[in-house]
Amino acid sequence: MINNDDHFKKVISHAKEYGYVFQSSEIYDGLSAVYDYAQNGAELKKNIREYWWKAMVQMHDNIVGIDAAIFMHPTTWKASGHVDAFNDPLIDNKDSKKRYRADVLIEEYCAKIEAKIDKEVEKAAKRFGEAFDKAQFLGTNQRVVEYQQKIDATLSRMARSLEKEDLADVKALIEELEIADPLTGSRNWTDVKQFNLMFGTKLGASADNATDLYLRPETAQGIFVNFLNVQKTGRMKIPFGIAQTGKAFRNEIVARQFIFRMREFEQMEMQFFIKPGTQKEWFDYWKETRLKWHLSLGMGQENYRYHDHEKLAHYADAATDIEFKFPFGFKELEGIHSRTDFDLKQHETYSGKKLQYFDPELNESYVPYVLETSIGLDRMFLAVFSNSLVEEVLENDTTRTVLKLPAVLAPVKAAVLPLVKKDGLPEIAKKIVDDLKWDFNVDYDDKDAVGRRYRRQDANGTPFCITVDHETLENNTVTIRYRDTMAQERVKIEDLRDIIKQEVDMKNWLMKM
RNA sequence: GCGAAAAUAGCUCAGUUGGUAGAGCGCCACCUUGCCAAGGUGGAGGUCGCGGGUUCGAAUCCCGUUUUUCGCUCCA
Repeated sequence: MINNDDHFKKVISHAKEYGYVFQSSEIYDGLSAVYDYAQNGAELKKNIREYWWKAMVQMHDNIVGIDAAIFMHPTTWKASGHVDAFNDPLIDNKDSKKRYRADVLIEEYCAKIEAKIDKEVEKAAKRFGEAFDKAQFLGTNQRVVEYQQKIDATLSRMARSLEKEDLADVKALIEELEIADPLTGSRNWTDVKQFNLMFGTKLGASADNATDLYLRPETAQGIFVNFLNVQKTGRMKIPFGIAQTGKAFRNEIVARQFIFRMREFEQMEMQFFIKPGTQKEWFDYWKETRLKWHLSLGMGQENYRYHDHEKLAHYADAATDIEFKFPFGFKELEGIHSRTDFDLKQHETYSGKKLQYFDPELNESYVPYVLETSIGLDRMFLAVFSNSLVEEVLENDTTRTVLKLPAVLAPVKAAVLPLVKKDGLPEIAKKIVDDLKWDFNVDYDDKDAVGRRYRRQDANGTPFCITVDHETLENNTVTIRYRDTMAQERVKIEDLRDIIKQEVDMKNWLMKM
């Protein structure tokens, strides 16, 4: 049995070698945690997206899909809480490996001086008794005045530096004040860093009148701000959902594990708007429904599990993850969150617009609650890809590398192979390709021995190989070979389309839900 | 972000105490064969991640840097 590390390495190199995933800008040494989908990867990713979209949008008459812009009005991110939650200057202690807020460290330092002042005041009060004038003492006592000046100078310098985003000076200040790690006393600090999760950019061609924009860190807000537009123009009645797939961007402190955590990634999510008070039943419904979707792909029930959140985000009243067994262990693949009315209420507050639904049954308006399902498309890709890559030991003791992708998702559905490169067989094979390509992605290959071509297609994840041989010349039949079993059967050329369709049609897979 | 390890051909890797680069697979052409990968001949492809330094001479030693993996940390 190969261990997980080895398997993960094989996944990464197989993804590259067979044209699924390349590192971005590789000729320039790559860009950290950014990857490109290659000729086969783009197809697989597209098929996963489509499989999700069909299940969510096409198969639910109360769910519609939108495609919101990546750029959004900057106030969106104030309303969502993304701006404030991620604007702290942070500093790490190299010895203790603890992370602190730099401004808090400096404030604590000043609080200590303040404590010294209080002590002086206390002593003086004891000494002077009833005649003690505190205000006069604070203004005249040499030591106390110096303490106070130090505090004022420190705090105003910190405020100035933070204002100018001069983080080097914040660090210099910490060093000059000889502030130590409160836990260990170490003064071995890293530079001060501003960790803002959002990527910023500018709208406007000239620098002076440009507006600061962010690349969206989640797609959800594009749905929330369009909630009323969709509800009204689509005449949607609660409960209803809005689905969307698209890119989001997060400036992760640590982005790693191949395409599992990237700085640019694609989400597939659906916000389901419901009557307040019904969130529990819908939470349970979507939890179950989404798992069924995953299981329909046949990648093994034992590879999935729920992980209920104990600590909830500020916007949620219930949350669970569907975790998948990746090569590096069980990790989050999809999140199902009961978001309450937090988002819509925030947008009401910040925009000054009502985001409410008039419920004809209750004869009243309310801000709907929201149930969110959110899955990372890239993670889904990695789940499918890593789970599909296997090395089989055959009876003759050779090993076979095969990418057992669910046929419905495979980039290439069939390869057509002439047994030999003569006797008119290539011409027949090419004719079959021309007929099938209206319905499926198909490949033609006539190089090397046919056994080798089978193996090549196995490693590429192609579920079917169609071989044209000399018998084809006599009776218009070919053999069709199944990737997973290596079994072959002889069929009529005219039946090929229906046979393949049966195996790769999304309908037949989605019906397993 | 901290710490550790690694980076040599498309892939997997070798390269001795420093003496200017190799294998297998893959790829391309031709020949041969013809149903479960590795027949023959020929060929393309690498300034050894990048930049400095030491040295007569660096893939090899030193420093820096980039990227990747692992551990810690973070993950609204």
